[in-house]
Amino acid sequence: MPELPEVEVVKKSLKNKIINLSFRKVIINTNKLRYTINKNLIKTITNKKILTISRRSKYILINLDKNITILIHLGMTGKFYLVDKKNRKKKTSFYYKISTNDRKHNHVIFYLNNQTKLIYNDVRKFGFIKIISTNNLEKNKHLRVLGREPLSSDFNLKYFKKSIFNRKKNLKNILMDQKIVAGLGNIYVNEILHMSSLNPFKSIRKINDNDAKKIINYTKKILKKSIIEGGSSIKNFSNSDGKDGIFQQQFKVYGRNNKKCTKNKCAGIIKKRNISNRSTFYCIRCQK
DNA sequence: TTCTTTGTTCCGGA
DNA sequence: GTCCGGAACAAAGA
Repeated sequence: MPELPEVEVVKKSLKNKIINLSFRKVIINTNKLRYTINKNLIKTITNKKILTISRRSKYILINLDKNITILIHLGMTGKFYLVDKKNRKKKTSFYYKISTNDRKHNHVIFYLNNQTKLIYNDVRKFGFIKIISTNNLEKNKHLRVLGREPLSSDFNLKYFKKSIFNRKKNLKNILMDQKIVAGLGNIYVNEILHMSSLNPFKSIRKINDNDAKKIINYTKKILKKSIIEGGSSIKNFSNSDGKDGIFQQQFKVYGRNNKKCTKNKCAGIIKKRNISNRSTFYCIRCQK
């Protein structure tokens, strides 16, 4: 699922290829994504130039001239294809275990002025595309509630301690809370807690400075590593038939119910439990 | 038919 | 007023 690293990789790969181009034409095949796509989208962005692309949390922001920003969330299965003049497809996102007749999920097609197409494809339709004003991004209802970026130096021990002060949630729910740290989803939170040797059910009140430091450092480390791996896998991917199977992230705990912990000298058993209706995987031996 | 997946929102209770 | 966790919701595939 696209969490922060995947979104970052998508942003980077788009950045190289569509900056300074304009939208020549837009076709909307399905207007019901998470939110109904505003019909004015076509009129608003046609002939507008793409100035910059950035990421905030799991959102992609494509900034156009005339103070227009396209705000995109990939939901669970959103991805972009770039199709060049020769109809060669370049995927800019990750491969999900969904294969049948991918083309019917091409919901929005952006025609660019260099004869390439940018296709938004989303099997589950939980993503969205919105037009917002570049002027007051900080007032946008999606963006204004977000906590700090985990990879920024702003996400540090002082901020983390302040954020969790007097809170009662367990560790997992704290890290899932977008108001505290923005961009982590279920998979990476599982991985971070495993690397930190901390039990996801543990109350946030019971962690010490050392635990907090571990969480912060492993958060940064794991996200950075995934961005690098994702980046290299995307770079190597390009084919015409869109045949999938490029890249499957390898996780240390996520999805490994009843398997052995891979940590040195541990070999405990990984168990799957539910926390707030989310699958939670942790080693019953080394995560205390 | 039922279960699964995620982020977000809503709601009752503390 | 605020916090918390559980449930519901979206769509489609297994």
